[in-house]
Amino acid sequence: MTEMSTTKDGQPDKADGSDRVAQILSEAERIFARKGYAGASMRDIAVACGISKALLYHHFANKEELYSRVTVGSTDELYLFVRDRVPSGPPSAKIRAFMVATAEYFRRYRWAWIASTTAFWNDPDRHRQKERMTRRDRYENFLRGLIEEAIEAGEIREVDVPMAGRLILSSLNWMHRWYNPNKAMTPEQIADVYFDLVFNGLRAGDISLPAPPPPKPARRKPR
Amino acid sequence: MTEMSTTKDGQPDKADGSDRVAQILSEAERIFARKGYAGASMRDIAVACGISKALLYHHFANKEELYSRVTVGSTDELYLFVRDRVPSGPPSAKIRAFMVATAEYFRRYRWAWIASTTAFWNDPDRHRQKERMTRRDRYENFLRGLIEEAIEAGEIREVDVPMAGRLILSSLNWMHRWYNPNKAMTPEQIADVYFDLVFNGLRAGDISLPAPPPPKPARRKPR
DNA sequence: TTTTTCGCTGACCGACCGGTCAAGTCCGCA
DNA sequence: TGCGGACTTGACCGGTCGGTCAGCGAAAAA
Repeated sequence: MTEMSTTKDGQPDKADGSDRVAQILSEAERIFARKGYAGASMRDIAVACGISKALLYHHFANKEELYSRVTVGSTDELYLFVRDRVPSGPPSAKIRAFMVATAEYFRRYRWAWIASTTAFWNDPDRHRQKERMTRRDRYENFLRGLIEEAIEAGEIREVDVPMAGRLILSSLNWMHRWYNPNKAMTPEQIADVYFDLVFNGLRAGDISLPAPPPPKPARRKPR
Repeated sequence: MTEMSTTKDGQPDKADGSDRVAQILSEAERIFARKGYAGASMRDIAVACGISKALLYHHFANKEELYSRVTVGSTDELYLFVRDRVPSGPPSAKIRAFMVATAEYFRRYRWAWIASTTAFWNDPDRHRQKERMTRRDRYENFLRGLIEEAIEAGEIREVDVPMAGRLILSSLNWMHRWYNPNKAMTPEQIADVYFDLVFNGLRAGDISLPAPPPPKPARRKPR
């Protein structure tokens, strides 16, 4: 992906340019993720790549374009990545697959993910921000469609769809703040736990496998 | 809000200093929240306050101290604020109160909240960051204690306590990314919806009556 | 009155920022 | 052998950054 110009013939002998671009994008992801847009300097990125700062401007017009290539690109890919991993089948299984696929994307493109999610407030360019939000909305609307599908199939209650979607996305979007790749749990496993918690709820006495006939007395005081 | 060039603001005496400090903190909150630590300049803050940049350094040693006063202070207050609003009673009601209280804190100290939550990665000072994490942990451990309490009381299933806590906190911590104060729902109502979703789960067929009724969200829209 | 205190300022500093440029190097091709 | 073009660089620019400082002016203290 992200192949650009330099050689139209596609011969692999001269792959220097695109390798550099890929290297720069890779380092830029990490640095933007850790320092944010304003905190990361082009010098930081150049030093991390082991190249001169001028070479950065040979491959990218300016700091903003480099930033956009990192953030907009990954936001765009996220939707396609997830969509292709949601199978046909029961709607609730689709929701679960949506969550696990998002977690897999997070695991595989972690720094770009973090740079993208952090980007929201810090981006000085309104136009790029709007473009990113549009792509983000497509991803979120896809989840809302799955939830509506599950409601119509009778698999989940008639909940507030946008709110249910936000709950699911919040859990996934916040993961990068506490996830430790050295710990045992993989992001996919984390997403699986979240799905169980959100789908089945915390409340006791209604494990999904057996039917729950005994009605429970009211706990909370009604108004 | 408080326009002042030469006192006369309730007291003709020496309220200048602390008023200035409060004003600076108020403006700094907003600017740090919107631009992040690196993106916000001391000049920005000085101009927003209508004072010279030098006066900023008269009241605060440097940028980092001003930043810490905003972020560490609000993180610290959050725990005390929430703790005082969790009543005695059924553990699940405590969890709900915890969530609503957090939402209330968010509504009342929105900019400081955003600055604090955004601060995580961007903070250059490791020591301050560690201090903030310690205070944050106290807040998170408080929630985990409530969850364990609810498990022992048999009100919720034997779930993974840290994960359940993370799910709840994720939903609240992500709220600032999409919350619009001009829209109908208050943060407290949002927290209430989240509690219902997390506590009762999405799954259909086992609605429990004591679910909290207060918010009346518009149901999903027709296709 | 004189002195002290203190909120407050404009001017200034060195460092670093994003970005530019002329020029050098290397390589495929004629 | 020469030519053209992509890759790469060090030096440099105007501007902004965080931070400093001598001193102003009015109120409090003497």
